[in-house]
Amino acid sequence: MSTSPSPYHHGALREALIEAGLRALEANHAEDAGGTVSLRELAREVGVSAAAVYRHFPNKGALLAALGEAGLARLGAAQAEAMAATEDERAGFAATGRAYVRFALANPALFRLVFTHGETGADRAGKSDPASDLLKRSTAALAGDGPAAERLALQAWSIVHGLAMLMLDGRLPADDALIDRVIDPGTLFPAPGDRP
Amino acid sequence: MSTSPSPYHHGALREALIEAGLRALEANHAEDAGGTVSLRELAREVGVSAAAVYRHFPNKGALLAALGEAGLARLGAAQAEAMAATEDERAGFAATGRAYVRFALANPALFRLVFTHGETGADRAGKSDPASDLLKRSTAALAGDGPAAERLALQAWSIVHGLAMLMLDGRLPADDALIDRVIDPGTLFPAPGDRP
DNA sequence: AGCCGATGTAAACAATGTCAACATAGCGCA
DNA sequence: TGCGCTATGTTGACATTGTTTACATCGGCT
Repeated sequence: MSTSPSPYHHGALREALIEAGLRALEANHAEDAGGTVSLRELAREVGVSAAAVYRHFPNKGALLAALGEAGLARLGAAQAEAMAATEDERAGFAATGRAYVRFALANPALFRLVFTHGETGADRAGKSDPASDLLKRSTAALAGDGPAAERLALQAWSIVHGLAMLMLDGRLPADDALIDRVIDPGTLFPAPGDRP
Repeated sequence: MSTSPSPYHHGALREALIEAGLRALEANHAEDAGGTVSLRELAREVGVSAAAVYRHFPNKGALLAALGEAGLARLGAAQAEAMAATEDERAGFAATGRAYVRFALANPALFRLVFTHGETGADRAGKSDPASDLLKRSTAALAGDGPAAERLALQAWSIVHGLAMLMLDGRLPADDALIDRVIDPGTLFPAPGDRP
């Protein structure tokens, strides 16, 4: 049942390719360089010719973009899970930040793909991903929806993304304690009473 | 004088390759994808066979690492220049941060190379680059050399690097005003009197 | 002069993304 | 029922890339 004998027409090539792609990216556990994945190898994995891929994606970039989309969903899920495990909004804010970095460290190749091959700027106008939504909700809960909240969101995203990237690139040690030290709730959003 | 007729031995292939590489990376002004550079193309540019490159670099990665090294030097120079144009240490701190992001936007491919193909972690233990030195000096001048200063340095680097990356990847508009809004001296290092 | 190491070349290999021409299966319609 | 159309595959080719191996050439040293 799981593997049909010789289906000339695969039936669900698109989904199979994405699954294989995600699997390959996980296996990319920082071992070799590159960090990307070969179109031909994915086709081989699925048991299909390389050209067949072009019936479902206009080019390799589109395939990678689809993988990136899936990765973004997973990132958002990881953050939501971290958020749900906290009590107040303030702790949740920091928790989603830590989840962001930890996700990057746990899925380096996928995380890179999300940002390297995402729909850029204008293409994604209007579309909302779970990760961005969570950020917006968090900052709104903490600082309203004025320009101050917007700035908080930008700074939080930047600091978390920068930390993740620097760790992935080996410029900073991928240390869990380091994450906690950088992602300090008191810095970007001082508690009422932190600096009396 | 500038171009010898037929020098079987080039004489300064290594330097020529790096120059050509930097030039190619500048030409990579976000036009096409990839962001990297072809070893064969560089050899062609310099007027030499592809295999000749291997007399000076063990592999393509080493060439890219050399280009990254050069890029890091330029980044440090840009930051130092920005710092020199300011009065007090506090303004200088923010200025180097802005210079970091502006450099990334002005040299996207080179900036990426610096961090993608740099000597990772332990390999560069002890070695000091101008950019990191400047950061350490700045934070020391502002917050001494205790753990607080160290955390300030980590946060500052993260926020600036993250902002640069998000802009390069098209997740945030590469807007100069946005840079100024995110890199706010009052956030990471509140002035004495900001929150009395 | 003559040799030798440093530096270059040419040819080949495997792998990749992509395209064009052809094959097959299954569905709708006579 | 049978026919053809369209969606989906396949094969084979092409240009390009990184890399290696065997050979060529120059320049400095004894």
